[in-house]
Amino acid sequence: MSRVEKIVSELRHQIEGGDFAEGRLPSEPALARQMGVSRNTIRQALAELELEGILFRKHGSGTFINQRVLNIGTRLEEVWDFVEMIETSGFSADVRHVELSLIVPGEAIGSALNLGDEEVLRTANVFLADNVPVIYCVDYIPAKLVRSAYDEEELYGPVYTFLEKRCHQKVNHNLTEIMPVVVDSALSRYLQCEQGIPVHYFKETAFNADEQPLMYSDEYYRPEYFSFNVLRKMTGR
Amino acid sequence: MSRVEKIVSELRHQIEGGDFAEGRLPSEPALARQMGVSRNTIRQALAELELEGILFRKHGSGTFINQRVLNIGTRLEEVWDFVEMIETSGFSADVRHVELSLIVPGEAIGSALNLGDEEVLRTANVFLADNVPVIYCVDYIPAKLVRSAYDEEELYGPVYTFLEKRCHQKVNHNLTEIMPVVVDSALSRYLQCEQGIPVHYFKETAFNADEQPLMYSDEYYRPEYFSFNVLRKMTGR
DNA sequence: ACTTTATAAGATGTTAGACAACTAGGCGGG
DNA sequence: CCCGCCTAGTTGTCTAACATCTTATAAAGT
Repeated sequence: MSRVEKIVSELRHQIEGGDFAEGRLPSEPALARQMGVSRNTIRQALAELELEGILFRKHGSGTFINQRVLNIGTRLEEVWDFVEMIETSGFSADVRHVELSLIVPGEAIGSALNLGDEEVLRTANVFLADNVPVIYCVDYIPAKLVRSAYDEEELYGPVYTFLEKRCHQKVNHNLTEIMPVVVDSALSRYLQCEQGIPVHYFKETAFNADEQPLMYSDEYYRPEYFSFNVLRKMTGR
Repeated sequence: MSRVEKIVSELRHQIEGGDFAEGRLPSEPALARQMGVSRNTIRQALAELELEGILFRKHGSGTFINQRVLNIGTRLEEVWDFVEMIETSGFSADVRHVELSLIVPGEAIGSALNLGDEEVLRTANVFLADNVPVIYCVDYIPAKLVRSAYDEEELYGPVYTFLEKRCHQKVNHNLTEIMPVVVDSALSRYLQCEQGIPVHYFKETAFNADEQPLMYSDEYYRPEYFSFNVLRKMTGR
């Protein structure tokens, strides 16, 4: 973890924790002195948080907190752990395992994972909020990535820990395509809701830092339980 | 436009234009020399593009292009002009004006725009791809923002130019909530499609650089015509 | 001949200090 | 009372150097 990342993390924590209640950050030289790094490092961290949207800088004036962006609940750009997300939304979280199998992927999933006809691990889970099914998720992991024996239960919970522990792979980022769909008969069995209602459908591919695909996922969310927000920036095209 | 922003824009243009076909950028000192700025400025620009996802840096090794992210079509994190978006997707674009009125906003829209019972301009448009309705969009602009007389036709097209020309306001970013919905009877009239099919529904608020809300929009997209993608990074929390 | 260990070159990460450009508030002249 | 100048404070940029890491090459050892 680089020094800039540490500063970013610490500043974010302080901002979310309610320091700088005046809505303004100390000057860059002051921050540099306080945190024991150079002003350059502070500046890079501030630039990152500015792109993230939680603060903005005015030349000659100062660095200020964007309270509105800070108060957003679930930001689409940073949603990761289902259980954490459910609990953040104010519910008790639970997982029900549905299926685990070893299959040969179809064309779409195979190409997303850069596979030919190599096998993939398919694991399906339902996540519950206050005992109501709200997320149905199917993960596909290339079998060749698995480097040590594992217990089936390890695939019931967060897949990221499985990838780290059993595949020695760390997820760096996801590429997600977002679509609206209506619940069909198959999905209604998992989510236990009537057919025809709209749900979020995410097609997601996870990568490590070297751009190698690690996992493909199909995810379905009940929209009544989550609100996904995105900060969209005006790029200078 | 700051010097860093200029470099970001130029580098992005070069990358998308296919320079650096080897998949690797020149070293930071070389770039600094070529573009006539200091290495610090180059580094801030590279950091920004790295957060954007189109390149990544390896300590001690170099700066590389992320071809996969580069090839994404429509990124949700960026604000798009509807016409441009339709044409980028390979269709001919057209606009059909639906309605223009001056109303007192309801509670939800009023609070989104920081208004009491002040009036808003309501303009509704349908955007067509190859003569098929694919986007239905309703914009709400606070009437007090309008600073000069305008022709009704100016509200038929891109609202951003209207905001700049008649309100002297520049949109800096949007805050968008994304939901799946099904087409009801009212929406089916505008989008000319059968009821019950799923569509994207975006609730969007536009802001200027000073965090003042400029516009609220309700937007509906036919998902068959657009694919919205998000790059989600693993932040070190 | 092969493996292992040093070495060096080149890249990104960080530091330090200085100056430039801009903002906002205070002060004085009109 | 208003207007413009001035100044202190803040962010933006530049320069030069050192730190840390990666990679390839060469040397040393087996």
